[in-house]
Amino acid sequence: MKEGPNIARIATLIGDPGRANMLAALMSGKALTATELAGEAGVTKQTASAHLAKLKDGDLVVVEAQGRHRYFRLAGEEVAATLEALMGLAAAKGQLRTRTGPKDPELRHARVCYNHLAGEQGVRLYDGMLGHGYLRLGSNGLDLTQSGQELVGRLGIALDGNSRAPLCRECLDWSARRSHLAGRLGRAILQFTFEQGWAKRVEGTRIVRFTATGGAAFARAFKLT
Amino acid sequence: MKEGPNIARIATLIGDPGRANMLAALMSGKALTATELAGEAGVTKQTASAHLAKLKDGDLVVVEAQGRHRYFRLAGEEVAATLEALMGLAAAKGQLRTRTGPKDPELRHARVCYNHLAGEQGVRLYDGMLGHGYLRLGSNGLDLTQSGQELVGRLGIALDGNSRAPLCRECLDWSARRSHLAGRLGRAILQFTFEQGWAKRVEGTRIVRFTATGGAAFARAFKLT
DNA sequence: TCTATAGTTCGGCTATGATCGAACCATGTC
DNA sequence: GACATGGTTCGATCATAGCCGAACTATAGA
Repeated sequence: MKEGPNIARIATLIGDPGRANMLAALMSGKALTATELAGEAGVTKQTASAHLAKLKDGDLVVVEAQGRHRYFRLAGEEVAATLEALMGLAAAKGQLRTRTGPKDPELRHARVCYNHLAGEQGVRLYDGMLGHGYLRLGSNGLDLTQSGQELVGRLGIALDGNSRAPLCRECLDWSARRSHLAGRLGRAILQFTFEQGWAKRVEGTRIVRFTATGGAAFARAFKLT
Repeated sequence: MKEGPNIARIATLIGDPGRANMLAALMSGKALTATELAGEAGVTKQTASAHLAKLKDGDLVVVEAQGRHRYFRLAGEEVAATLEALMGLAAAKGQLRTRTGPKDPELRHARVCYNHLAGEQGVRLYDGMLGHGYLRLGSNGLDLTQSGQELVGRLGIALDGNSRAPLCRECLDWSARRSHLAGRLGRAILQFTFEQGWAKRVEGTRIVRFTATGGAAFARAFKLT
């Protein structure tokens, strides 16, 4: 009965509180240095170094050396999606880390998930784009339809040409328990939202805060109800 | 930066090899007794008992006492979905447990995921039903449309009335890296497939083996290409 | 070249948690 | 009631792995 992939190694990797905190911090999508991650995890640099070596060895993070800094980021969308799934389980049993302060509702409403928009707004975007036929679930996965491409072009959303990563991808949302849009398109839309000034990131958190007019403009652009 | 659910506890729970094996065994959807699970994990009854107590305390499994047996099963679709996500990560880095024997391709082709169909066939079903408009992603999640309800009725698929669980749900597939259909409908369709004699489970594994005529009949029934 | 900072390596301490032997409770069978 | 089997509890053992102090390497800047 032991067919299938070896999940214990990966889960053990995520299971250490220090490493889990680091991964949670990296869910912001920013690349962080080893010392910054040490601060997040509440451990010394030596300990953090050991943890990061293990995460790297387990292919959960990738590292990019820049001068005397080493920047760490999540290894990809799949890692982010798995972390979201784990958060969903933890949230389901009431294991929220911070007691329901003002942060929690805001996190549920709109937040960054690795590099795209999550939370209620992310789910709303995903549903709306499917409902209007901008996205379609075809036999090759999630597709951007003809009308979807027109929308992207009309709004002037810049898709980077790095075509290795899939254009569209779904990611399961821990707060709404529904899918939202990831992939290159998901990233581009979040980027676009910031550039338009519709929303800003709250410094030091994963919260995305829409302005009143920005929220309306966002909904209008994607025809969300 | 420590907002959000506490994932470390859950991941630690899954991270022990013994518990991971138990959970993997429970992905077959069958309810297993404590001694059976001890055998799966390769530990003694005492150890298994301790593990199962922790899994139960962490709400990953539920237990049902029947006479002097205690049957364990996964706590729900979310748990299964999370395990699939972890398997996806593990598979991505080539961490397959069994060396690519004959089992592995069959597992990828069609298998049981908790209580519904997964693997290439599961993904194919999901995509086809969306493509033909039997399913739709609406604002309340995945919906069975009018024509979908007609299809279900015409085929004579029995949906149990236990309406607590959602009718349709997506579950991310570790082998195909795509979504497949879970929820009450997903369970009913798998059940129906077995009842029609289109496929059988390979004893002691999660493999679902379609007969030649059964595979064709399955594709015809749901208009899969 | 000297200094400050980023990060790693090494060694030893410690604690958590997995493991099992043995005894114990509970349910069903004869 | 005696007995077998499923399962839990307790206690002791043992290994793994997290942790940090201290020493070390590497890059940047003056």
